[in-house]
Amino acid sequence: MTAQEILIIDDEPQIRKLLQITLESNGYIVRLASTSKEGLLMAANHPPAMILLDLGLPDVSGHELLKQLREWYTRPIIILSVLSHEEDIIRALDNGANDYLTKPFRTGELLARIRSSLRKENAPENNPLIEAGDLQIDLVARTLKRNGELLKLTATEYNLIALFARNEGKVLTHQFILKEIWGVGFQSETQYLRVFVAQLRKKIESDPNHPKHIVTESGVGYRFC
Amino acid sequence: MTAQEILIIDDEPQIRKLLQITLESNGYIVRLASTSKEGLLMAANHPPAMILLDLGLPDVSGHELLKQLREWYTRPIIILSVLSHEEDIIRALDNGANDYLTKPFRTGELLARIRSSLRKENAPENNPLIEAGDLQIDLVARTLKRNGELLKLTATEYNLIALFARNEGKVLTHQFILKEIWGVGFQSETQYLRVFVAQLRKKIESDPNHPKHIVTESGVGYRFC
DNA sequence: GAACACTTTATAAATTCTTTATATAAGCTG
DNA sequence: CAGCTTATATAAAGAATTTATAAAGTGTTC
Repeated sequence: MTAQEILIIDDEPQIRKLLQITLESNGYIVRLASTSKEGLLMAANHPPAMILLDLGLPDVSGHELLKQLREWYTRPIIILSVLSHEEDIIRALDNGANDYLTKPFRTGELLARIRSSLRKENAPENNPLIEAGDLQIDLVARTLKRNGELLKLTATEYNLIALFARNEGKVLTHQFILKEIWGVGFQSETQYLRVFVAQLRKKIESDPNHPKHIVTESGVGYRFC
Repeated sequence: MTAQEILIIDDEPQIRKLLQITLESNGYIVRLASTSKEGLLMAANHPPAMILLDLGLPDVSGHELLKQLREWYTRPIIILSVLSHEEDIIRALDNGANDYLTKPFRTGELLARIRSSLRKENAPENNPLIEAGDLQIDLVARTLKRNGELLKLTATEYNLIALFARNEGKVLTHQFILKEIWGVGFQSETQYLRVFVAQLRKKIESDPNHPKHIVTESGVGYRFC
């Protein structure tokens, strides 16, 4: 198994150092950020396998940063905090944190919780792959394979197939799809959708004239199978 | 959302009682086991949505039970223990526990951790079905199945069967149906309705000449059964 | 400026809805 | 119950709408 990257967002230099030494000596690659802004940027530019986040940051509160991260970051986030207040734990977990450790923490426990969180991530039952017939969609890697072969999709094409895949079997109205992919204000641009559905079908259907995956529901929208 | 079952495996009666009261008052269905053997059997016979497991059980150690459970049980397991020893936490997490709480625990934190663990499990939620004999109507997915097989309906046909399904057993007048499906101003277009009822019957009735689902109430309207 | 992705236009094809025609069934009246 | 009237069922033609696809235009990136 290749080494995994962990991003640490903490403003206390001695904690950062301690974490870095502990984690690196256990085979992880460590990247460090000391402010919310810096942490968010590093996470966005090069998403790590998991994030250790301190709740008591100087610029933006850790709770706020957690919310922002969770808008797109799906891998584990473990919260670190000197606060042992119950409310903080609850709030962080409800906002999508995977786990919580109060400082000072025991390094053994820290490592165990990191292993546990990463294992879940890689466990087969948490597989981010959505399969539909000969198609496999990896929502994390943003890739689409057909019979194991990688298909080249544009950003919009991928967004569209991912939306379909997340709503398998459900009829999605034109308006809903347009709102989700292009945003509010595009709900009447049905032709955009027709063009992209045709392009997708050309790529994923064995017989684009008789589509099996993207079925049109005339007058309503489309359904993915 | 339907209530979720949580299996508690703990030998201390007062803890079992406390957990039961706390969880039931928060909308969960609680099932209790006081020994490893009993817990394993209950989990196997009717797998719960998650398991709360005490490490200090009398017959087999909680660690051993955790291992046995993890051979097949993939849903969340949260460990409870009076032992605050670091080694126990590490061992349990490494053996596949999802989370860990030391007694005495705060109920707010317990509930937050339960919600956090269950959230992932419940991501793809199943839709409520309206069933009528061999028909299943999924109002969310906008689909109609007959004996599990998807039927192809036009938008108006689907709107009509959905209206019927939402008013099962009730006689709907021509005027009411026309108003609901075509809108005000179409209340006198009874012929539209006849055409579409005939089309629907052709698709959903095993003998369209003697309809069982869409029954005509002569002079009044139709009734769906 | 070449490559690429998205937007827009044009047109053919497919599907669905409306209307007409006709057959069948049910109900009423003398 | 025959004969008349009204209500319903269904097929099929015609009209309207919706969809598919190619291709041209526009803008962006390297």
